[in-house]
Amino acid sequence: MTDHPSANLQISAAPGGDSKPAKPDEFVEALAKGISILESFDAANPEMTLSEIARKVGYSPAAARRSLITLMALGYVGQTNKRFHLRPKIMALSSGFYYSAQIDEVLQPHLRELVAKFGDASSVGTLEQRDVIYIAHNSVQRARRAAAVVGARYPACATSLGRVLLAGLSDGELDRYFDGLVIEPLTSKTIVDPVQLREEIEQVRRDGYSTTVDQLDYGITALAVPIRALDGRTIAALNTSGYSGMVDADFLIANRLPELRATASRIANALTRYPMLVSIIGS
Amino acid sequence: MTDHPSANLQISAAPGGDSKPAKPDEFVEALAKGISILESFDAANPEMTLSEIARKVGYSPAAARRSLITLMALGYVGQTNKRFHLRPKIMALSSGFYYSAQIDEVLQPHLRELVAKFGDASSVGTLEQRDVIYIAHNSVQRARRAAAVVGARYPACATSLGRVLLAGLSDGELDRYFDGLVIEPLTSKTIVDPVQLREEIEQVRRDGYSTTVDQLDYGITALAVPIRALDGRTIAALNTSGYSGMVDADFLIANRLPELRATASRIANALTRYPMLVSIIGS
DNA sequence: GGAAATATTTTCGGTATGCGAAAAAAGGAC
DNA sequence: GTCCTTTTTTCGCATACCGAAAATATTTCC
Repeated sequence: MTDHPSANLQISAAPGGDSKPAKPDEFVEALAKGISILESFDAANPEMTLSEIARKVGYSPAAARRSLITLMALGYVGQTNKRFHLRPKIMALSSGFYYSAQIDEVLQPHLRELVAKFGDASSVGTLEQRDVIYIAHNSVQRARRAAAVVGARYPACATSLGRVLLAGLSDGELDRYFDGLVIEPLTSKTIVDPVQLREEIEQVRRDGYSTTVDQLDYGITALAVPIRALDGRTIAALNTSGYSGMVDADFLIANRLPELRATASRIANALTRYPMLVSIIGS
Repeated sequence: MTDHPSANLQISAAPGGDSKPAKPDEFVEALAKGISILESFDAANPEMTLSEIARKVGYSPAAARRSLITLMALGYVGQTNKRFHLRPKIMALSSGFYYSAQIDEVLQPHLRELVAKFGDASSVGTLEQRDVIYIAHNSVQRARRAAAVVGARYPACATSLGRVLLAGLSDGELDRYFDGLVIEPLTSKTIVDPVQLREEIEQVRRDGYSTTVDQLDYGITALAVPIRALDGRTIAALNTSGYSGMVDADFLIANRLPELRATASRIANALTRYPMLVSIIGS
């Protein structure tokens, strides 16, 4: 129970064998535990019993219970009968980040523009460990399910945004990404072979864009390009996506790539006026 | 440092004098501390130094530092030079709530409809302690600054949503809300007198709607109505808002109230098909 | 530039605090 | 009714967290 899932991509060069995460020795276990319980709620498990939670996070029922009681007292978790669930207050945490970083003001206008021009959907995402996190999103009405909601988190390797972001890593960082990577397929088309993924990422580096078809889920086809800081570092990625069948990869490249790139560079340009946002988004 | 801001409106009938929050005796202090540090980041303080944070939350620098180190290891907090800030991963926590509760699917269509009809903006909010939390929002081309972003948290007394939600409390709960309440004005028009606020809320109870002008911030005029469960309990509130000058309270009441109420009842109706959402949103 | 003030990091010993095992109590299944 | 699972409580132990204070670094201001 002493190993933390935090992989700390950037910290510790960690040459080879000893792959222990080398946690900083001042570390509040109880805090990490409580947060990992918050993390354990997801789309697949919106409400769970105590024992389910304890099993999922790997703590004793007693410990899980203590954390849950605390989280309930704080208003982040609720309980109906024997099942626990997150409460709306959890969203207030993210709002602190959200508009402190002025994400909406800076990004939404550009996303709206893209969606107005091409329809479908457009998102901006950033890399967090091995996942891509969507920090802004815009889409046309098109209900069905909201595939990408702000704050959504998906394996980087299975999304166009993620592959562009991975392509933007240094070789060393990329090596660390692949170190011990196991990809579980989300669709039958998901690339699961690390070697193949690496080739794909090298290709993205050459092309400067990435397309994915049915990688994250069936029906999603997307095209992404990097958003680069002045120094060339990839700090985020921008995509446009539609439903497979309505669009395909070649269509996106032919019709949307130039405008997507132009928008990415406009965003990059706008970001120079928000240095804090850059430092927050970039690791 | 032993009193927690959690007021626990629902727990403990607490007849009179003894107003100690009566925290459950199993309570993980370290977890609460760490989370209160996450909470300390807001629009006014997007990045802070260690000592600023320690002062703001009232812990020793050493303790604050331990929590921050932990939160950094977990990826929720970052640091540039001497200043700490939230990282995008914080949004992933809320996404667990957000689409686990299927909020988008259920609420957005109705909000879109309202915005399509009236323009301006429309939101759904719920009560959390003394604050209203925006759980869904839709607006036309985001003018000026993004006033209400999902997850935003404002004093209930200063918003139309909040007053409707307060009006939906039982007398006992309302008493507890007012107990020790101090309202700090956000504009020169903000109601700060508890007696006056209570009268206003009584009026909202009679009317079944609430209007606010320049209460939360200059330029915001809003009209809100309750969303009621089958048993009559107010579980959320729905509003429509525009810029003062473009619209005024009477205009909203005359032109939008009927449709707003109709939408509220359509939402209430839709919610019956999502019992979990009701139990999550309702306290 | 140097001195004073402030902020950050580290150390350290004590104790409150969180820990898990195990027992007790409460539900559920059949 | 009995068995099995889950939840809650108890309890003694170990340690993880604590704050004060010293040591170091950084900033401020003259």
